[in-house]
Amino acid sequence: MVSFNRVILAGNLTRDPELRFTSDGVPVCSFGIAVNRVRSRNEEVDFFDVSAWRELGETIANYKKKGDPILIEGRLQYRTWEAQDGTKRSKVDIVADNVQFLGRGGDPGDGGTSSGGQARRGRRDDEVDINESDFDDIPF
Amino acid sequence: MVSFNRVILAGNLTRDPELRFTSDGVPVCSFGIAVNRVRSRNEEVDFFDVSAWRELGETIANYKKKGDPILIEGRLQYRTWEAQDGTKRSKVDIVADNVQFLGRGGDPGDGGTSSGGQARRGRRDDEVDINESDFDDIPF
Amino acid sequence: MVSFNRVILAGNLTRDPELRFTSDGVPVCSFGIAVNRVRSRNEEVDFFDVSAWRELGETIANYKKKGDPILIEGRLQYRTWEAQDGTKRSKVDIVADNVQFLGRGGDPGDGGTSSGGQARRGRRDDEVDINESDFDDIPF
Amino acid sequence: MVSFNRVILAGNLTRDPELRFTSDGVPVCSFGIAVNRVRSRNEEVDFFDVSAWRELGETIANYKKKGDPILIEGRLQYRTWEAQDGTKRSKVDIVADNVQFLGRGGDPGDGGTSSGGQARRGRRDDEVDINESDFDDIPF
DNA sequence: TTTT
DNA sequence: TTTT
Repeated sequence: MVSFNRVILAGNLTRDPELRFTSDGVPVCSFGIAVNRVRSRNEEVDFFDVSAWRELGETIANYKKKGDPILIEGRLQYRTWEAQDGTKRSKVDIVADNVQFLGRGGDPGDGGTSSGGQARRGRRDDEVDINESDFDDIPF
Repeated sequence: MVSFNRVILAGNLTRDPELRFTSDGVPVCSFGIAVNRVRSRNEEVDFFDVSAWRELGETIANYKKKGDPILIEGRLQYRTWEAQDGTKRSKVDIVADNVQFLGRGGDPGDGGTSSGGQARRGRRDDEVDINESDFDDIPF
Repeated sequence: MVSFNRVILAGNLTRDPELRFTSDGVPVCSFGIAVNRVRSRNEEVDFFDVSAWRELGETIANYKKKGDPILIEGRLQYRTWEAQDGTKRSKVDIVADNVQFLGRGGDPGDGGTSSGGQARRGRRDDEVDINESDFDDIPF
Repeated sequence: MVSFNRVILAGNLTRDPELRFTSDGVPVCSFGIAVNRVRSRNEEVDFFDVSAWRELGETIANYKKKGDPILIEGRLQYRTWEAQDGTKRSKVDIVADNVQFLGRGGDPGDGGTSSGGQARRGRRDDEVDINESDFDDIPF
């Protein structure tokens, strides 16, 4: 049973990253990314939700903010939940396991350079034994 | 303004591919893919919707069916629409631009081999000038 | 300083994987992969050398053999050394950090199924603190 | 026979891009890229050769120079030739089919912005019907 | 809910 | 809505 799941995106944060913690104290960072559609006449944009766990999440939360360009590597994730009205809802978002900070000229937070930085999770996401149920409320 | 958007998935079709046509006669194939989560203790699965245009779509529709393993390369797409009840809805799915047929032993439709075949779009998706509005009804 | 390095290949083993060990006892598996060039009229093939460390390397060595189809994810690596005649030589190969066994019908070694299996390194390659110099002789 | 071949790299040009033409007048651009190895204590760097055809090649040649950061998507290519001394030599390099210009602060050539631009080949490389033999001399 |  |  073959399975493979890899996503690579570059775009800009649509909001400041938000850092939260599971009930066990594991940090998760959530943010949005806007990816402009290349070669699109009408300036279309794709919007995605991204989460990053542990050290990687903390690094993003500490250094990135709305508008910043970023390169993300991770996997696509499908999630389901029950809405307020009892209907079943689902969503596809991204779990990052590697991130590159792309530079904007003279941006502090890029360490004074206009180029970029790098961050990666200490552990691979597959080893993570946490789940949405570890949150007291809906984590996304 | 950096932008990059690439997805690579391997999994199994969750339903027979459905081939439809825009009002201009452009073929588009829709199907679902199930990607089993690797290293997951609880056998989790991610489900995604995929579309493929033109020749690539036709090839998939002609040769693949529910259950078949497939390797997909494409881009993530964000779509919005208004639901029946007037609320705004959105969805993330995949537009394939390259596909590999992975084999299952002795499967006809794999051309008698148990290995795999290949298919690719003649044109890149970016050059496509069709849109959801070309459909008479909701295309996904 | 932005840096990113990711490769995804699918093809067939050109030789039986060879398992070796560093002087510290760290296993490293080496093999070749042939990737047929898609849409090439003249049946061209690209050949690459791949290495996989630790558990991932052991799994490949234990289950795969010449001719087997495989999906590889990893990074490109540039290496230099001095040839016998004193000239400087270099080479580009792949360090795998994730591998999918693609099936051939009824192949034992695929565990009796004709589909596929999966294997991944316990640690990311970046954390690896071994080097070519850990080998007594040239490791590739 | 499954085959897949995709590479994504980000790094900096190691030399000014060189634009050449096949005997049929098809432009090819060649350049080198340095990709710093992430998480490497000893500041290791991987060096690769890249070529880009047609419009994509011309764009790179027109806008990029030594030192510039770039994001490259393409495929790995294996090439063989006979050296002066009659020995057989081989080499692995990259054929780009999509490129993103990453920004450095206030860099002209990035159009005055510090962010980035984009470029893509009009045709996919697979459709290219040119070959090394189209060159009068060795093209790499 | 949306970035440059 | 779900595949092996």
